[in-house]
Amino acid sequence: MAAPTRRQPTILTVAEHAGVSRMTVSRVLSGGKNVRPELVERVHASVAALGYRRNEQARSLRPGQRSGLIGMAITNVANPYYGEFVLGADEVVSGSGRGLLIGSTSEDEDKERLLIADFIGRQVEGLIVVPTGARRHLLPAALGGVPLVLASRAVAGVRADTVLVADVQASYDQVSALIAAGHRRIGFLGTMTSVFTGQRRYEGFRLAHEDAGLELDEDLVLVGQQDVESAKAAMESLLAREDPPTAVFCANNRNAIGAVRALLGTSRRKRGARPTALVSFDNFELADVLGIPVTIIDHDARDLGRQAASMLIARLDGADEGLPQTVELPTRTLDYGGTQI
Amino acid sequence: MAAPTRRQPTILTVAEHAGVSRMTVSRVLSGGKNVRPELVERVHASVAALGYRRNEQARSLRPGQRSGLIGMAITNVANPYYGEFVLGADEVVSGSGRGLLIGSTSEDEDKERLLIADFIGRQVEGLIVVPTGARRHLLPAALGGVPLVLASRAVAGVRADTVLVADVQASYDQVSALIAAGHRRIGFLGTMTSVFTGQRRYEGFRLAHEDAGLELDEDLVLVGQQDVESAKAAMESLLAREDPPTAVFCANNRNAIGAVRALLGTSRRKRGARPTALVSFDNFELADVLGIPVTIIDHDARDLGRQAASMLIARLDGADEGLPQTVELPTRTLDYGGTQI
DNA sequence: CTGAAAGCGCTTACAG
DNA sequence: CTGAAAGCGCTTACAG
Repeated sequence: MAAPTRRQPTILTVAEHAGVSRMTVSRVLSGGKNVRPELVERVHASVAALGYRRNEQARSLRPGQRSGLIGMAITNVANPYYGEFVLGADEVVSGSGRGLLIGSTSEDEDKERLLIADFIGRQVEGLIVVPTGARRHLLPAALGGVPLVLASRAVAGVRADTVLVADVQASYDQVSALIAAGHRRIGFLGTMTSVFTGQRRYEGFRLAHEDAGLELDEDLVLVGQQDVESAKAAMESLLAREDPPTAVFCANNRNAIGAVRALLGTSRRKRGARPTALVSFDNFELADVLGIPVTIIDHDARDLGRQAASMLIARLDGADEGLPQTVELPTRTLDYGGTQI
Repeated sequence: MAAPTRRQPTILTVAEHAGVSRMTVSRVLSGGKNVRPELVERVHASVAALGYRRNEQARSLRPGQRSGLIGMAITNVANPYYGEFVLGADEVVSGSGRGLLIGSTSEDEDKERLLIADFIGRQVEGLIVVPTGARRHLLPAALGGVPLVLASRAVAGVRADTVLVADVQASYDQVSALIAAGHRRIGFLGTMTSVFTGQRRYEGFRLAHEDAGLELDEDLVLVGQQDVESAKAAMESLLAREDPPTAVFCANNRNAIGAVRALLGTSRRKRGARPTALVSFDNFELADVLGIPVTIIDHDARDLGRQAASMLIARLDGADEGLPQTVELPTRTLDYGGTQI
């Protein structure tokens, strides 16, 4: 038998059942201050008997009340990464007594715009967005004063609290380490150049060359790979060159896994006497047991979610009323022999 | 400068700006039927000028209106799995014009109860739950008629639409294949025995032995491993036996990855002349390149999310008013030499 | 085609 | 300590 959609009891139902006014019920529900203990008792009994649950939508309609909702727009790359990100944000959001309304943009600017409009219509108190890059619907005028935190990526011209990973610094450090270890021809496998993190990681790559006085060979830079298959093909094309790179920097783990697959599918003779060293921005499971020298630039996606949510909650609770801030989360290096030559 | 939290325009603000009544604005907002074209024009102009956005909370307060919210409670195992699950559900839910309210229970029954109470207070139209196993707060009386879909796991005594993976059948098939290939001592690495999927996968394991007339050695059954570290330790203890198993069935990918790590960390001499064959329930990346014979029982977590959401939406839209249904999603086998001996 | 009235479920003053 | 009145932003009849 399908569950009957019977009418939910309201505050009036409870009031009548308990023989008091709606106000008394309301008072009991919000703590029971200034109510005779006997009535508190009676109201609680009625609430239990009727299975009453306060309608939060009606409650939040009153001025000064908050919806208790945070809108979160993520990009849904084919990457387990964002699951962790959501969980971290949820920790903080639910800890503040609020709920997380979530939607995916699939890197589509129109979807992002519609999703944010929908969130605002639903009276979210704040927004956490992994932005596609479009600017207009993130401007204060479009948001109608709803606080915004950007995560993973910044958007030029949008002044908002932002949590980033130390993309440039970490990439710079690891590429510099490769150069210091003697590598002179270093490949780059990256995502679409329009992606903020991709640009930043390439910037670190480029700066490391510049500061070492090493000329960067643009022929070894392959971008636009968004999945493992295309990354594998890109790596194979690098390996097939007359003078292949001795190390490859992978700007995300999709590219790193593609690179690993290409290396494992290429005979040792073909890929040279020495193994090609890899650096992967983003961790991936089993990286340490592949027998391929790889250095991982790791960061905690869950912590990214926590930080973004914390910044937002601080704004909502008035704990932070200063200028928009940008926080860069540090990375951690896991070395499985990647910088050797 | 922090974004000013100015008062949002209401339908009345728009009405005054356009020089019409609130009703006319309301009509225009809901399609513009029976309104003079000129007024439709004027209202749209005012909406744009004021940046007005309809308050969905107020709208849904009216009887007969729906909140447009679906509550989703997941368990947040340390597994990328659930990110995919959420994304699949979101596809369907947002496709129906609704939004996904999400929370994590961390396998905690109390958190689940509170989360569901919160969802109901927020007037969700329906619930998708990966249940911890507690029964009471999932009964129709507790839900007040809000439709429920269980995902991944069933709960004894709770009659609700349920989407499962074909745990028993797939496990049975793969263990039977191991036995047919000549394996006589097969290990089992599993999660907590309280977990529904763990029980089901063990049941398939047991039935395969029974039907083959092969006695199951309880000593080779190790359960309770919830992460890679403990799984690795469990596998090591299996390998250290005098008469180690020739194959091991892993009830989820955490256990499989632990097993892989144990095998790769054990010298070939110690682990015998032939490699230990593995079966993993759940896929994991790079399984095919490890040089370890492994058979994967794969299923699409995103599809699980889609199915759960579809069943719920069908109930909400009245497309399905029959008895609660249970759907078992099929699995796919990826064979990287796991059944060989 | 248009609007004044009533009410969804709740809470904030205000009055006792 | 308790309650009648008013109103949050919207939409559903009802009347013109």
